[in-house]
Amino acid sequence: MPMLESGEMYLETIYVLSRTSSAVRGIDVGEYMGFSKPSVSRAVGLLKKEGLAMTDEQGYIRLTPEGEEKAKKIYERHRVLTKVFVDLGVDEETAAYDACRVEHYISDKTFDAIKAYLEKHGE
Amino acid sequence: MPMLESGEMYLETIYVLSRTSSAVRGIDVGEYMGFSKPSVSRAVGLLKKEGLAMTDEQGYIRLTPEGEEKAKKIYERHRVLTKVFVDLGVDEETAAYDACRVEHYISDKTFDAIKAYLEKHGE
DNA sequence: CATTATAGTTAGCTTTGGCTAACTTGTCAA
DNA sequence: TTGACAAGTTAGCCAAAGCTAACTATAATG
Repeated sequence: MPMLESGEMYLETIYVLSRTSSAVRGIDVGEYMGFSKPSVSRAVGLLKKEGLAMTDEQGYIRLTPEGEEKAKKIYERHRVLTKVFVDLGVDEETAAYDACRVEHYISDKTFDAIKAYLEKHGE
Repeated sequence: MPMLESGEMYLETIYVLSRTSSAVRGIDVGEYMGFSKPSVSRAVGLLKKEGLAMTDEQGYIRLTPEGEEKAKKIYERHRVLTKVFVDLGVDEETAAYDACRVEHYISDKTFDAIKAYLEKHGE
C-alpha cells in the first residue's frame, strides 16, 4: 500500500533528527512532531514493518537504506517547495508550513517541473 | 471546526456540477467523485449542518450563498494551480490531479502569492 | 540496594470518512 | 393498481491515526 502523509512525516522527522543527533529516540520524534509516545511507537512500528526503519543495538531508531532514500526525497521536496514559496514572497514560516503539507500530495512529475523551474529561475 | 479535504471536495463537486446541470442529485455527486450513495448522503448532511448546502423543493442539492462562496474559492484554487502546473510543463491530467490535492492544503498567503505570480507571468 | 525517573509498549477510546446491506420512498409503465 | 426501478437514508463495519491510562523495563541516584 502507498505511504500516506503520516508515515512520510515520521520518516522525514527521523531523517532530519538523524542529521544532527545520530541517536534518535521515539521520545525525540514525538517531541519534534508534537505527538504522544504511543503514537510514535505505533508509527515507527509500521515503518519497521515496511522495512523503512529499524532499531539498532542501543535501541535507537535508524532508517534502513530504503527508508533513508525515501526520506531524502521527501526532505528534498520540503526544501524545494519552501524555497519556491519564499521566492514568491511568502514568509519563511508559512512557506515551510505549506511545503510540509504539499510535499506529500504532488506527483513526481509536478515536483520535477517545479524543481526545474527553480533551477532555471532561482539564484 | 475547520473544513477538511473531504468536505471541500464535496462542496467543489456540487458547485462544478451546478454550473452545467442546475439539478444536482446525490447520485450525480457520487458518480462524479466515485463514491457510494451513503457516503454522499452523509457528506451532504454534514454540509447542510454547517449551513453550506441545502435541499430545494424538488429535492435537488443546492449550495447556500456561504457554501457557494466557499466552493468558488476552492474552485479558483483548482483552476489557478492547474494552470500553473501546466505552464510549468506538466500534462493536463497530472496537473489537474495534483491541483485537486494541493488546493486543500495551502494557506491563503501562499495561494495568493502563486496567483500573483501567474497574473504577472502567465499570458 | 532500593527508589525513582525516563522511555517504550499495550490496550482501548475517538473521529473521519470510506464501504455494504438493507430499508424507504417516489415515480412510471404495464 | 401494482410492480419494478431509481434515489436516498439508516445501520453498522473498517482503517487510519490521533489520544490517555496504565504497564514494563531500564537506568540513575540517594
